[in-house]
Amino acid sequence: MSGKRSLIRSGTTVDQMVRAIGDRIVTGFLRPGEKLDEASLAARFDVSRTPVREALGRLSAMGLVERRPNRGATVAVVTQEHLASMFESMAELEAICARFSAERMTAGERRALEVEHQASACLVQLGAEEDYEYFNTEFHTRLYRGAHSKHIYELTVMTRSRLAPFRRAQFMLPGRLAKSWQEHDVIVTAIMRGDGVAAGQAAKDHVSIVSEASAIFAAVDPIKSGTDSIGVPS
Amino acid sequence: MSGKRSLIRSGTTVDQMVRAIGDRIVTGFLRPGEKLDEASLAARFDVSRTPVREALGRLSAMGLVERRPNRGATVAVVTQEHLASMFESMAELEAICARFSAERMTAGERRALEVEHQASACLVQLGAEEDYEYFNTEFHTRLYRGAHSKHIYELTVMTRSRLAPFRRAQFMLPGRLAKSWQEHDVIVTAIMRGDGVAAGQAAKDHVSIVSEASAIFAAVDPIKSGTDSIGVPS
DNA sequence: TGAGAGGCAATTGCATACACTTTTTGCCTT
DNA sequence: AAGGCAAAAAGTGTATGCAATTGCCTCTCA
Repeated sequence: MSGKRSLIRSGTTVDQMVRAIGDRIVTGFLRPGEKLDEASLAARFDVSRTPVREALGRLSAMGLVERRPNRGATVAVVTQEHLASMFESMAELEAICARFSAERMTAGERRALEVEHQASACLVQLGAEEDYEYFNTEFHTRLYRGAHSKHIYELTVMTRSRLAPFRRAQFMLPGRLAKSWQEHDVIVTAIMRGDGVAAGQAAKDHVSIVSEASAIFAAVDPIKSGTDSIGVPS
Repeated sequence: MSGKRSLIRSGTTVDQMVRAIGDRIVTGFLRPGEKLDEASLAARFDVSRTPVREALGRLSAMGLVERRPNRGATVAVVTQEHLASMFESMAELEAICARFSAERMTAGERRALEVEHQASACLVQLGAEEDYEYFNTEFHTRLYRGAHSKHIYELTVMTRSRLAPFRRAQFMLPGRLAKSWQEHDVIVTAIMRGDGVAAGQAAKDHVSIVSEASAIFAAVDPIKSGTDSIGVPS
């Protein structure tokens, strides 16, 4: 109907919708259980219902929204039980990745892992939460890749993204950085000496910490986000 | 355009399309790499392009088709490498399910598993391939459910469906039924005595058999179906 | 004769219109 | 007054039309 959305840069309209809606869910701007009305969303982002529908479909496949035939879509509501189940899966998947990494990583990958890990030590000293978070993500991604198994990688990344909304919880724990780094250290050490079982166990234990933190804060209200990133005109 | 599709039974049009197209891919009627033209598919099933598009989107999320923006959809082509990766993941996932089942199944679940398993023994005697296949699927589904972890269940079922096209291979192995049953027996026994580690290992080994069978036959051409009806009009 | 640029056809992406399902609301009956 | 039924309103599912992008074919020029 209107002119252009020329300002928006990448991907198709659907991609933008997926990001836009997904972000709002992940950041808690859209609350679990909230109804996602197609027409409203379409009007909100100044697109037609078609891309909105497809975006909702994709988000449904991601597990971020739930869809019932003829009854519309709602922000996925995760029960405490299901959340625990997802963290449990995450622990198992991370364990597998760590085990495989210990057995399969190339010399180069091992070196890179070690270097990055040691580099992040100073971030702990500085208490640079956000920077450490970035390295943390990198670290785990290296583990997933190091498993040299595309499908395991896919499953793991998928589960991680699904858990993203609940990851914020761990930020609230005092002394988290140091603890996290030490646990990483155990994993790295095990991988370096090629001990798959130890690496797997360490990785599993590591996830458990985050899991417990999230369990504590799961009931806490989602944060209120400020402004929209994909702005609607006027 | 036309009147009704009264013959088709359940769910929405999209669901039917997902099943219809998915079946054709799984059964090899549509070959890997084959182009899936929206208009042709729509005409083929006498629906509009809209549900076809949505179905392709879902199948893409399932990993059965690949989609590139503005370039249409093709039947997903899995490399030997990726296939191995998927079977490997499957083995790990089954191992987790078996381990958890050994630790968490209720008395009722254990009993049901045992009963069904014993009942399937006679199917082996009879060499009833198809009936056994049904029980086999049931058996594994029980294991997945027995893990009492919704997310693990989802991951496992997803991976299994993605591997479905390559499962046919195992039918070609002589003496498969007896071997399969014996392996099931090891798993059941371990679960019955609550030995998670043993159950996991047994399940992992069990999948390996199928994996190897598939690896052998993976290079073989998909089954030749009669004529391809969805071709472009001359 | 080969390579590159431009135009054309085909196909995808998005928008809008229509049909069917679900839910809500108001009226009627008990 | 309360409960149930019916009709309308809201919302999802599907169809179709139009715009935009892609890939191919051809025509031109070196």
